[in-house]
Amino acid sequence: MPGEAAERISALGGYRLEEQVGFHLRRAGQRHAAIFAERMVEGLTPTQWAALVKLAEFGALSQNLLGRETAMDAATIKGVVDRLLKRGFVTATPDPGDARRMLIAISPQGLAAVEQGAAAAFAITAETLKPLNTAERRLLLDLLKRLA
Amino acid sequence: MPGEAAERISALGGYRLEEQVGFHLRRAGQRHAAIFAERMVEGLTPTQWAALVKLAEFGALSQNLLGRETAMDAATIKGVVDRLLKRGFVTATPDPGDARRMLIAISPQGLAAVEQGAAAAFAITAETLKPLNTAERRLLLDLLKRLA
DNA sequence: TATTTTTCGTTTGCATACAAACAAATTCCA
DNA sequence: TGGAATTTGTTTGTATGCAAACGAAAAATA
Repeated sequence: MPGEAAERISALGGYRLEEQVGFHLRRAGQRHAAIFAERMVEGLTPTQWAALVKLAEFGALSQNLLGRETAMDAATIKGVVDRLLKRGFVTATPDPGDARRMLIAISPQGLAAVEQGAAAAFAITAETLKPLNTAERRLLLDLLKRLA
Repeated sequence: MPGEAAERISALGGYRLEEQVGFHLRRAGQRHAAIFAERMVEGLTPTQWAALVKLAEFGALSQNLLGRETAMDAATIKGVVDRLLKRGFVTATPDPGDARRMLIAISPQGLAAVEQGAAAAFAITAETLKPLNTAERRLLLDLLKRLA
């Protein structure tokens, strides 16, 4: 059929994947994830790193609060914490004041990993932003903050 | 110990999660995914939608080429195509000219979904970008394109 | 042409990511 | 105070997302 291609394309109504912000958010995230995996110490993943950073900042947090601080829902932060526990980077103790809560704290090994990984973390951001100049980097960060 | 908190914080070397582009890429992606799931027709996911759009554009593609067009590696596009096959949105036929390849094509049901979903797809991008004005939207898209 | 390299699709394993449903504990408030 | 609403953590199910390893087929090249 001669009109088959035209039908397919008209079904799109002028929609082009390459002009959608969601597509490019995914692509940029992929590139960042690749850079992160290549450079971060101890094989720490972006979410594991985020959790350790927040624990280094606050000392100890309940599991769900840690999730909120790092933008992970309860089901996701549970997996992240479980893997950090298994590797000895964090500890979990029942909250004496609230029987529902588990207090998640960073361990000496976790703190050592943060110490060792901080330079890598800075480098990861720098390499991710390499295609942009200083003003553009600030601008992108600002736009992304306002998007979320 | 009085110096414990200072030790933890100095381990970060001034690193703040909220200033890292990777963190905000993830957050923005989360918000976009939520908007997408809420508005897209037929429960199509972002990657499923991307695959259907590219098939509507090209008619038929080999599975791996479809993956490259939609920024998915071979393992990922396989899962996406499998789920689209199961739902009847695409068909798979062996390539007569290359015994390695499977030709993935959009089905009439798939085309109908694209037709019905196009308006939703435009709305999803618009709602994602709602916090930004027109110039900022163009700018963000440009910066993201250059990042990937 | 024979060998090497590349491509294609597949499978396994690991790690997000979130919805939904759930029990237990706590807080809110009438 | 006592019931309702909320919070916390858990489990299950689905869907990315990629690394690594693999066999089969095709392409490149010596």
